[in-house]
Amino acid sequence: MNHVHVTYEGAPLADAAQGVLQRSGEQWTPMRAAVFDVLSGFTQPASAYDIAEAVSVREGRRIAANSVYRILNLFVSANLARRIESANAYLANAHPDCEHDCIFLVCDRCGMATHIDDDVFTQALRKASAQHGFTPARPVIEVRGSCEDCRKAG
Amino acid sequence: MNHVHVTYEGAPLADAAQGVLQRSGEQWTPMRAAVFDVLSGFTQPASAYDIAEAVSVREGRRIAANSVYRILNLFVSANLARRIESANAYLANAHPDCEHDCIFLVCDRCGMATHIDDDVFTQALRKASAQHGFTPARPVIEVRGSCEDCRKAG
DNA sequence: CGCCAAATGATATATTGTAACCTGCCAAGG
DNA sequence: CCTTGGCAGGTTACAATATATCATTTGGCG
Repeated sequence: MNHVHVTYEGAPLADAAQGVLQRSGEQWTPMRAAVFDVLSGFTQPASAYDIAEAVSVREGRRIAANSVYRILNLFVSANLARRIESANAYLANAHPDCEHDCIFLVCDRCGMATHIDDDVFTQALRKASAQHGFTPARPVIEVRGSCEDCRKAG
Repeated sequence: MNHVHVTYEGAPLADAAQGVLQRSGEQWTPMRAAVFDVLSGFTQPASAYDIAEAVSVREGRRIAANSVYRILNLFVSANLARRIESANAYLANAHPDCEHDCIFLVCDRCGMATHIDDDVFTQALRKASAQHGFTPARPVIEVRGSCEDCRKAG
């Protein structure tokens, strides 16, 4: 690894997220803070509707899914969250201040998603894409399979 | 490449698909043939609903989407077709008789998906997954970006 | 205050995907 | 011949995911 790689959790994560979002010229509103807090409280990828439900409970009023989608899209574009394409679900990014092509190991059984960084690997993928005349923007690398716990559990 | 890699097209592709499906113990029915034919006629990934519509036109009667889903799922599990997760769409597999972890280059602008094989790369990904205690079953590798034509077109 | 732009709300709808149950066909075996 | 059992596909309903549109609120700023 050629860079310091800080992983946040809890309030420091929210603070880091706020800083990143604001430096990108966007506002850190109460609604966005609530969505981020709920999202980072999930241990597994959560669907937009799951998040809308959890935010609704927390706020004590109905939050429509489309508001959540808007905010999730913003978060993804600002690197505060990631979308797991093969699960139609979202994860908070535990280190929003460094850009990475992420690799996710997604368990078909329990739904858990583990995040790996391997820049050598992802750079090779980008290079291979370029060799085919393709301009890579957003690599999606998700390995579906079984996590250790589920494999042991049979 | 350590194996002969035959790419089919048109009727030979359908023949190859039929052979693979039948050898896996499944039937090659008129409906399945129709879905495969329609699917392999698309140059871009097609949604299940696109396929249902095209099959309906061709058959002169309404074919419900869920029937198409069943057949597409069968095709994917038998390696006759691939699902592009980041596009919720399907592609015929031009070489159904060899198993691969596929890499797709998917253009955000025109929707075109180009298929790459790189076993060195995908084996490395499987190995890295295993090193994290994960048992890989189905790697999803899709690079979103711009194809050459769209990049040139601005 | 009055204005503007951004954020959010409300509502509707589109798209994608599954579930449950039924029918028709065909093959195996009495 | 007749039953039975399984599979493909049909029908209907519905769930889950995602977007479009327009209204309303909010907060900054002259």
